[in-house]
Amino acid sequence: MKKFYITTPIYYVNDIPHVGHAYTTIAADVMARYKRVKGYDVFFLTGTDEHGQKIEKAARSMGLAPKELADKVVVNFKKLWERLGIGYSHFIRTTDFYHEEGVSRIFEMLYKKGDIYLGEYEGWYCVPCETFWAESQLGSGNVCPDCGRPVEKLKEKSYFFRLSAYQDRLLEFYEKNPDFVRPQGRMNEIVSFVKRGLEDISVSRTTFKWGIPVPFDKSHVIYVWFDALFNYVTGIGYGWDEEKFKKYWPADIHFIGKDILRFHAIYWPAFLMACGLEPPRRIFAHGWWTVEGRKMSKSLRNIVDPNKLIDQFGADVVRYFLMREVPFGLDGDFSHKALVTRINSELANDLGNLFHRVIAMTERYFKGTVPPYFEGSNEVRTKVNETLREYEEAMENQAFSRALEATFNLVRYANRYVDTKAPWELYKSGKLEELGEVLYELLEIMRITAILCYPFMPLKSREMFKKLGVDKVEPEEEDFNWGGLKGGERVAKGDPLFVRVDEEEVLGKVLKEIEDAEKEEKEEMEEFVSIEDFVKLKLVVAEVIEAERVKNSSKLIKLILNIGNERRTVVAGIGGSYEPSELVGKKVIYFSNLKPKKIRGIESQGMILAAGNEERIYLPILPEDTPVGSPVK
RNA sequence: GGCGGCGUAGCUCAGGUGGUAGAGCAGGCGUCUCAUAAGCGCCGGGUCCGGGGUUCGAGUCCCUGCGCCGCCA
Repeated sequence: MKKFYITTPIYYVNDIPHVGHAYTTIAADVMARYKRVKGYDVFFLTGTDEHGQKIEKAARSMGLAPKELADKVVVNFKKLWERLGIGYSHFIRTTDFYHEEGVSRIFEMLYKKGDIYLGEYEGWYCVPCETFWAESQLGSGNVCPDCGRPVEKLKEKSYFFRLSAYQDRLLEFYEKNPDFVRPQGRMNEIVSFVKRGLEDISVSRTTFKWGIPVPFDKSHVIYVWFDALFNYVTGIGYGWDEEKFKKYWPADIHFIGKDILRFHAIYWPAFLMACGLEPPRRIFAHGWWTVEGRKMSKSLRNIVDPNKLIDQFGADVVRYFLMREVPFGLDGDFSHKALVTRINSELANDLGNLFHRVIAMTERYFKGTVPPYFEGSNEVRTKVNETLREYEEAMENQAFSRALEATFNLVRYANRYVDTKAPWELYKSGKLEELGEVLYELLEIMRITAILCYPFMPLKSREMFKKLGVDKVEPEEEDFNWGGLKGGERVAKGDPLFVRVDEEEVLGKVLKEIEDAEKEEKEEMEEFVSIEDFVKLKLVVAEVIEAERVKNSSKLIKLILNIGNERRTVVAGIGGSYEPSELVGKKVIYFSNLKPKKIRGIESQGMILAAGNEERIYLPILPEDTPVGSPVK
């Protein structure tokens, strides 16, 4: 039996699941279901990434052990996948024993082989954040981009993976497999990145504990990406079920977001080559969703929270919209107006109504049974075959929106066919044989439509089959053939497949939510700053050592400040209210990490705090015994 | 700054190897009655970003300018 192994990324458990997670996972489920229909032995792996510093920190702040936090969050993912009808084969957690064991052994093996070696990592380190930063990421004056505090250059022992040694092999591999990365544009990016040269990468950390320990050096934990990527092999038995592993590896496709492409398209195949394993066959990097034309933010995320969307529209509708609206691989916009249009005009009017009207006629003219088998007119058979060809071509290339386009083309064709054939006329004029043939053709088209819809809307697909009098949960390849309906099946119109939604109601609600969200965000940004923002301001007590008026200026005074371990020059606009002489010896509050600025040719290294307005400036002068250099908080 | 991509009807986009511009949505008009006020038909004269070139002939190839976007620095 042909096998097909597909994966999603494993999701980091410091976050609740959002549309981005849902999107990748739905796409993988669609692909998996399609391949199952096509007769493949499919393995579909998803899971969670549970190690790393961020989890450790988040857990600590909640007073939990990291594993406890992961245990809590993982439930959100599993529940959502269940609600969305995700039929994964296995859910891996990086804290699973077989995974930790496998990664640990791989690490040791590569160390013995020489692909991993102990080296020294040198970089800019922010002690409070426990994070290394690249020089280019630093704020001006070498401060941490996260917290704004000064960073220091630090050397740390680290294990490195000899990525540089794999540059040529990778390039050769890309050359031989030009479809390795999809979409094409991303492949080009990867190739040109690798061509510019690869450096060895650090694959261990010593600054935190929450991870898989380096087996022969317990002061290090294995870097999260090294840990995480190998889930794709440990999840199917590497190290614990060789038979299963051999059966499914290499992965036929990894679905990922474009942000993690480099890890998957460069590091991952290199890691695998080092292990003597085959690289995956394809990496598909999909795009991002904006919401109502705006860049995704925390509050916008709530508006498209998958659970909420399911409550509102149903799981299959959400699946359909995400797969239909945007070509897989491109960025797209989640607009509720577009959603409503797709629901009303495509799902309800075109598809739902087709089922309703044709089955109603079958009930009326044929007592609710499928007319006898008919081989179908050339026209109809041609249209069906054409649709199947387009659909399969699209599905094989993960062009989900195109596959649905082909499907709905067929649906529209069927609606047209109803009008041209006008079964009610045939009935009135007593052409019952032809009437039977037309209805059979239509019902058969609908049956095939139900199969085409299956990967995207498994539950709705089942309803469609039911209406046609077919008891089918999971279609098989032979179901694609004309003539699945034998004649005589009892059809049942039942409730409409999809109910139309009120556009104004939906949009009104969403607009209000967006308004609220924006207000909230604005308030957060303008009226409140977080304590994290405040601590970025480095305020210290300074003593004025010298003060003199800046030449040709009535207001500016140049001050030399003592802040304890060093002197700073500041130009202050307080000359209208203070004489230089009265300032010397005073203790003032100094804002030390303000970006330096040249004023009248003098570099002002920060500013001192003062109250007042144009008329009069009041300088907060601290008690004489305030220690110089002490922080102001 | 380097490399790559894109710029086609109001909107979203299709348009292998060059030969009289297409789909869906939105809008307008019309029409059937089986149906979820659904369906179906008709209506788009768009400098195919600008300029130059190759060619009998170019959204479709080449050069160049402008504007977006991606990756890298």
